[in-house]
Amino acid sequence: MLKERTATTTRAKARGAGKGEAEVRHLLPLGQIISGDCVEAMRSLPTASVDMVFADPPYNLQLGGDLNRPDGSHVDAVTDDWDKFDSFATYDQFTRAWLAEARRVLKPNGSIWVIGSYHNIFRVGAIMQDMGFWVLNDIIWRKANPMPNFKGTRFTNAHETLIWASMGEKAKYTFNYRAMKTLNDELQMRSDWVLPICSGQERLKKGGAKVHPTQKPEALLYRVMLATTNKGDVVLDPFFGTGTTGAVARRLGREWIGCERESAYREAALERIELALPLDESAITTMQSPKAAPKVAFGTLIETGWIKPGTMVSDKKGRFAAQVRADGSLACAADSGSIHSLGAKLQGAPSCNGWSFWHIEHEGQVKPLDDIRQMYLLATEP
Amino acid sequence: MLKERTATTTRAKARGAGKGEAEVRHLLPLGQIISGDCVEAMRSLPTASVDMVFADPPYNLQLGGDLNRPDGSHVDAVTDDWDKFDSFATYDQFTRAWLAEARRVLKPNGSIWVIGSYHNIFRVGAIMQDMGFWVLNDIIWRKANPMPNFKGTRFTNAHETLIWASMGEKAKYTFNYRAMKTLNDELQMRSDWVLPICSGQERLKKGGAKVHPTQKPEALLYRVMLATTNKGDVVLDPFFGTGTTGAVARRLGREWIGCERESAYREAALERIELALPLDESAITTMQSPKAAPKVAFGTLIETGWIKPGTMVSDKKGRFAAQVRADGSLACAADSGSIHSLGAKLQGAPSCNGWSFWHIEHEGQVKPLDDIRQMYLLATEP
DNA sequence: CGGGCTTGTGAATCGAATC
DNA sequence: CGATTCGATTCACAAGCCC
Repeated sequence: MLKERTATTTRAKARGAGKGEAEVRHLLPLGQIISGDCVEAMRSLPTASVDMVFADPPYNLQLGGDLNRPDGSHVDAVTDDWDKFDSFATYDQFTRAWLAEARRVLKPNGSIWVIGSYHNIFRVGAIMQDMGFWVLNDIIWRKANPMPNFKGTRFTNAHETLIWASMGEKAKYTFNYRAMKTLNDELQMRSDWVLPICSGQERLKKGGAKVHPTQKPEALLYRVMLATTNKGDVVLDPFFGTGTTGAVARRLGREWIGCERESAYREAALERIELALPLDESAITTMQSPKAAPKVAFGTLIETGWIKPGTMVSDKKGRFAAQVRADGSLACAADSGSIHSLGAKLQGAPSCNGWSFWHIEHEGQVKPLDDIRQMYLLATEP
Repeated sequence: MLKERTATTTRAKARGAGKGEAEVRHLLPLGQIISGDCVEAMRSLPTASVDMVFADPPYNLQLGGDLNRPDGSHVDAVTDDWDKFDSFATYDQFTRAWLAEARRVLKPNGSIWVIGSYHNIFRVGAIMQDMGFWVLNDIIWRKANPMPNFKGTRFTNAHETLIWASMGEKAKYTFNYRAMKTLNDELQMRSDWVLPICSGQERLKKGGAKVHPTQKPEALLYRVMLATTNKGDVVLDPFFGTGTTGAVARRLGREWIGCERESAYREAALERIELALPLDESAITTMQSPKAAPKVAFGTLIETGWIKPGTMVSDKKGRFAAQVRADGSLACAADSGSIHSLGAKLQGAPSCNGWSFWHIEHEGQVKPLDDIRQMYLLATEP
């Protein structure tokens, strides 16, 4: 009994759900906006069922009229110092409430994004760390065209901060490294992203007025989703607003769920998402790491005659040399092993990529083994 | 009676001290490094006595095992004891302790800067808000040449965050708006600053090894101090390290006080500050009033050390001469202004392109400023 | 022609990293 | 088993030039 239960728990952990993943997914309101307070709305979702949460919570710490305590009671506007502390505490309480539900709903290997400004992001970040979320990056959205500081009293507030976190230190989160590198002109994507604010055609308007005061640009969500979700993943946005998350999810072939209290926002969002056409499957396909490419064992190159047993290989500087054996291992005077393990041993390094470490003479030129592998792939794959 | 008391309180508040300001200043260890723990050290300072605090506390990095580059070389990480904390709670306790002393020592109209990364900055920011500090901006130091993410597992961590805060919402903090605008090409200075990391000549070394693992670039402190202090102000750095704050303070004619536990850092700092020569009074004087607004990017050359404040410039024929000031304006006997406006005024011309009008001696040759700008661009742009 | 100096090119180094 | 690095800076060395 105990054993069975443990097994179930382990399996559930691995698959990210108490029930089978397909079974849980069936229960999700995919492509729908749940109306009402986001904490209540998230309570209706099963545990460990979504792959990513994107949250754009209220930034406002002055509270005014647009923030309620988790119990629904209204927070009065406050001016004196004593009450200011009270308002921070109230904001923290609100933050802990929605983050707790987000955490419950996330799969163990899911991740969460939260965007904010200096008014709220420090509190949000500290609470996330306290709850066990593991910060992976803080990302700076550098606004190409920020609002100037009209009074000249401070620096132009030209950025917002996003926190990207996994469920814990050991979680196996999704990061499409190769897609980001491709998107960034073959350089690693950095933690600062230069993107324009949402304006022009993209900005939703009704009767000349903007429908939502803080509509986020689709480019921002595009990068977030492309980087940290896979096609078919479920993305939840607890502060859905006018549905930027939903529109981008649909375009990129991700599933989405939104929570939103205001009916005007819900209507605008549904209308907008309807118009967001899914991209072709081929357009969504991202550059995969070479790891995902068809594997070629070193031995295959020998079997197929691309490299002959007895050939000498060496490192780039010619400090180490070794001979190729018929079984695909390498041998030198001192030792032998796979292309990787021998390279590591000779250098005294913990690891080594033999494909780039070892070089071979081919048509008069000295090339890394990986070049031969690429030629083999080109000749056999397409 | 009541009236008199109110007057005293008001005066004290305005001057930032219970005692007269000159009286308190007399008690300060200006230009000295207090040895020992920073909380203890700050306790020796009088209440409401310093104008600005710049703090670079331990980041609580929580590094795992060793990290190697793809080529197998080892990354020299921050493994010092001073960055080790048992838990977030311990770190928070430490943070509250030093922030409380910093707050006590600051004048009511003083301000505080704290720098950190995602490991600690959220906690620091939230605690600052809880203590009553009023965040004015969060500033992003965007590194021109950050360390890449060697394993391809996250976004390149390419920035650090600074928090700038006053003592409270109503405080009359110092912000040299005009100096910042002049420094930034006649555009408002934004909340994201692109600056190189500290390396090359500036990086303090002993026997080939870096003296301090996290030495900050002087350009960063230069901008902080020029923006939020006045000449003669007292700047306190509770985590003095190798004294970047002291060196820049001396150059800019500010007074400084440091706290540092490690004697090796203290010695290196004192030696370094000795070599940091104060700039001329006229070079430090910043633009205080709005003037004509021609487009210039001159300030960047000063901030990055390509042109030193105090340097003389002249027109091609040597008829006019002027001196470079710290904020990127020029001053001569008769007048001052941007490189464009002063050139125009001296010639009695309606306008003037300061980049081609003003010349500077560089490596024995007299060159137009534009040549320096071109060199800077070539050196910094890909 | 050679010594000394300048200039240009390419290799090597390394940075607050939860890798 | 084998995937994974960017840019500023310095240094070594070659090429070119002057005297």
